[in-house]
Amino acid sequence: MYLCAINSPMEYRFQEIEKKWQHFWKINQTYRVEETSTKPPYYVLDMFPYPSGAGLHVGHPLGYIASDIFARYKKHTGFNVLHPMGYDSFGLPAEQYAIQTGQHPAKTTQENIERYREQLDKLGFNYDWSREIRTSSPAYYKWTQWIFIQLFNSWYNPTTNKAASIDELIKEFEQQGLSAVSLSALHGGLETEITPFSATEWVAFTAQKQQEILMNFRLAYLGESYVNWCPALGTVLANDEVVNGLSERGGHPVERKLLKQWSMRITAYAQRLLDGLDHLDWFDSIKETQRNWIGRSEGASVHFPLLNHEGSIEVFTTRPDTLFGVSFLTLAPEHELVTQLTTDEQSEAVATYVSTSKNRSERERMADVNTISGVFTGSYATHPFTKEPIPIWIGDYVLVGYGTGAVMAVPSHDERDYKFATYFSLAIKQVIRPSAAHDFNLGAWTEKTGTIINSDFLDGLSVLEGVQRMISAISEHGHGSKRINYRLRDAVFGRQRYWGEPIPVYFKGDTPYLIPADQLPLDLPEVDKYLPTEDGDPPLGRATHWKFNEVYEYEKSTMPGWAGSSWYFLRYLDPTNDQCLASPEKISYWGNVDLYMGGAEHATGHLLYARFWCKFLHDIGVVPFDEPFKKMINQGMILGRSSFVYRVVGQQTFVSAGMKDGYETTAIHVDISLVNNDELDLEGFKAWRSEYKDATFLLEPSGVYLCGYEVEKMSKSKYNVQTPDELVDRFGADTLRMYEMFLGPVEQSKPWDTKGITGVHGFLKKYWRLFHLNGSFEVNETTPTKEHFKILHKTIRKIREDLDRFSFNTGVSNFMICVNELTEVKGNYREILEQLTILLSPYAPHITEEIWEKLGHEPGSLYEVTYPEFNPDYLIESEYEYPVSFNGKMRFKVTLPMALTIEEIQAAILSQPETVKWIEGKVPKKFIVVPGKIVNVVI
RNA sequence: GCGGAUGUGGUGAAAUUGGUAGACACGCUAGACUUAGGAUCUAGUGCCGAGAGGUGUGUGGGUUCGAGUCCCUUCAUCCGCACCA
Repeated sequence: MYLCAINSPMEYRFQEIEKKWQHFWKINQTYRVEETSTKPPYYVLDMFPYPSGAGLHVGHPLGYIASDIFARYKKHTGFNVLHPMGYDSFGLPAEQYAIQTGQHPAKTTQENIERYREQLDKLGFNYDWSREIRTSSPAYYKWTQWIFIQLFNSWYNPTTNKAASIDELIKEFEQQGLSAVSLSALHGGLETEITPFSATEWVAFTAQKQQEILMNFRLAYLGESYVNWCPALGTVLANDEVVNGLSERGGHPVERKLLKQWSMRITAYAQRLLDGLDHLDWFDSIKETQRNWIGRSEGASVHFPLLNHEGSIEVFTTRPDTLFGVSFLTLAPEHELVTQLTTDEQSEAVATYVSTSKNRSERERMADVNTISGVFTGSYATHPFTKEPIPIWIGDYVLVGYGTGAVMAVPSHDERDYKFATYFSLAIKQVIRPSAAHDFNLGAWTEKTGTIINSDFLDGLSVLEGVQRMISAISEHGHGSKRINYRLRDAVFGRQRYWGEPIPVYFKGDTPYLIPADQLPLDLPEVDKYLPTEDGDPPLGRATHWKFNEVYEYEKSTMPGWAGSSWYFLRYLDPTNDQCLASPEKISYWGNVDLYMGGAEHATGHLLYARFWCKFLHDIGVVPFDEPFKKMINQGMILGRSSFVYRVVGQQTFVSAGMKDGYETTAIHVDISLVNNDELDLEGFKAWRSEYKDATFLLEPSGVYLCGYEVEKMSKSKYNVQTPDELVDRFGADTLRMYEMFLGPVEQSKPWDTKGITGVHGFLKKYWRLFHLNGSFEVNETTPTKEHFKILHKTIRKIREDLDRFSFNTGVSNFMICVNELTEVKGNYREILEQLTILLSPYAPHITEEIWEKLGHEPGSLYEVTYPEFNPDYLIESEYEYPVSFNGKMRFKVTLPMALTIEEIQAAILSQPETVKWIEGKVPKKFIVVPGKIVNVVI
């Protein structure tokens, strides 16, 4: 008597079904991919996850589900689809955890990966797990190190505009010395330190000197760059980790420090990285972000000779037309000439200012636009044309890493210079007559329109003419030259950390040498602790008996997180090859990634570095393409809903959210598993942490404790992580897959909310019931009616269109409409339901496999079956229901034959009694008929 | 300050090229069935209005027979950033 629903075949037993098919796919290797297929290849890639201790949360699968659906769709439409997965398994959190607990990061990483795998397996993805990669495995990072070696052994040849062997450059030095052309290949960094030399001079240099010179050309090089250094932690911090000059963790002082470390000369590729964007099928917003990041600007470099000193200050300006309006120069506090130029009277002020600036993070200096600060050096430069003395100031709004670290200030035509000049009462000299009304007492005229005045030979020219004329003038007189500047900086590559790829370098004295490629990988050594050494070396300094040939010190820093992720898409093509990073045959078979799915937060970091390495590997002949990802879809972030309790300051008393006014409280994140509909489980809370075991509560009048909430990023530290596991247990993977898609457009960010999941689950149950009559599985083998075909083909068209434009949310809706309609018309025809099952299989692979088998097909064959084709014949209509509008407002509908001419439609509309009512006895001024669409009567 | 987005019911959202605004769901209301239901089914549900009807896509304008969609203006919110000279 209780059996009615529970054991009936009508029941959709998703747990059983999903377990069955996941097992089937595994043992039959259903998703294994080979290169032997005659079908065209299609490569779908997900951004691989960092396996964190919190496990996979509901945000991860959003992109994976979308790419899985698309990959399955491509498979059904005749492609040999590669859809691999792996782990970005080097990284800071594992190391932090290791520092706290002493556990080896490899161990916790392994545990996390196992958890991730278990969670991924439950969602029914079509990954070919035989191709799994991990960036932290020696077999993988051997090739990351190999790429480093290639970069070290390469320079960027400006003539051929591609990377080439450093041997070629050495040969050139031996034959011709260093030409000015080669020098111009360097867009930033160290070019001021090199002077051209002859072949004879080159040959006479010591080996060490030669290596130093070559270091200025290598694409992986040891150079000096500024970092946020925290002496107390003995480590470098990201801008994010520095708050008001103190480290976020521990609150220790942080200073800007020049550190000699490994960098990547990505700047050499600036123009190609910019140009390459034009041909990529990416979201415009991401491309625009990259363009801004690369930041190409055209202008001139101008030398201002120093007064009473040797040498000159070089500035970069995009407005050479305003050169006659210069009233002072500003140097970055870190500029190398600061010490030399500071006069005795100013030395104290300058020293104070420089040290203050040093403690401000770059982020802070950027964000703070309202505070104007600076100091006069006491020295002057000479204007290259007027020969007037120009005071030299220091200001931390000038950044040492951009341009030359010095600017020529033209207060009348630059807002920042204007504020600086006003604040310090410096001269403001107008050199452009604005093209519109403008009050120079209120601010600068920064538009690039107007007529140049007070500028000698530029007078009367337009801004654009002035720019050109001045560039020629400074070149003619030797004051400088035209210059293209990029704000892109070289990428710092060394990290003072343990859990990363060792850099395959050893030192003889100060000179770095590569470890021979045939001795790779250079394994990450064991250490007793994961902290820096007492004398300030990175953790690898703790490794014992770790020397090259037992003599030479290895490089002790490791590679950054982005190293392994900059080329991983290639390794999936040939994941076990130990002769090369991937065989040329496999690389050319698959080509670059056809569809890349991942978060937009990687817009500038990962995506820029991966493009850079791809172009480099292209230059040296490893890959035939020079962009890694042809098309990209960026999924939005799924945000968590954090819950808070409010502790009265200094007490163990917690006030309910509705009562907290009147108390001074601290908001504390509380684990969302202890909260139900904002109501806190009081006993659970006390048991959660020993520190809360004696907590007392001030409750709402209703007797409950209500938590506050906030929508923010999901993170372990916010205790707001929703894992998919619980939902899979309650509703099944197919429901979760479709629900995540149903939430909204995949690219949109949204807070996680499970309210609607029952609707999707109900849909799958309804679909399941379509195949069951009178309590058993049964389909109608006769020919369906026209009406059924119409429902099916309408759906086929919509589902295909939705898939082609990555509109997965409307796809789910269209399946719901189809199942609702088929339920309504009844008939459960095999011919219709079989097609619907194929159509649905990318979204809900488990339930459809089960149905497919029950329909009598070979188990597992659904994955390869051809996707239904749309046949427009089923949708041809003889009639159309016209919406009739009056002055653009829809009033009523009339069903008319499709075959009518415009005149006939007009006549038919006019004869409607409703029409008479709406035209109110007037004569229509206009009668618009769009056949098959609308009718609009203008009265 | 710069750059990128987003504003549509109580909620998530739909509306592919300008052509019936709110599909599909959640929620809610009423009802049926049931010992019960996180089950199923039926009807309703943008707002105002008894109704006729009016009104409605952040604001204000414009183009158009017709605007959520195109143009201008303005407000709000979110995200990113390296004040880019």
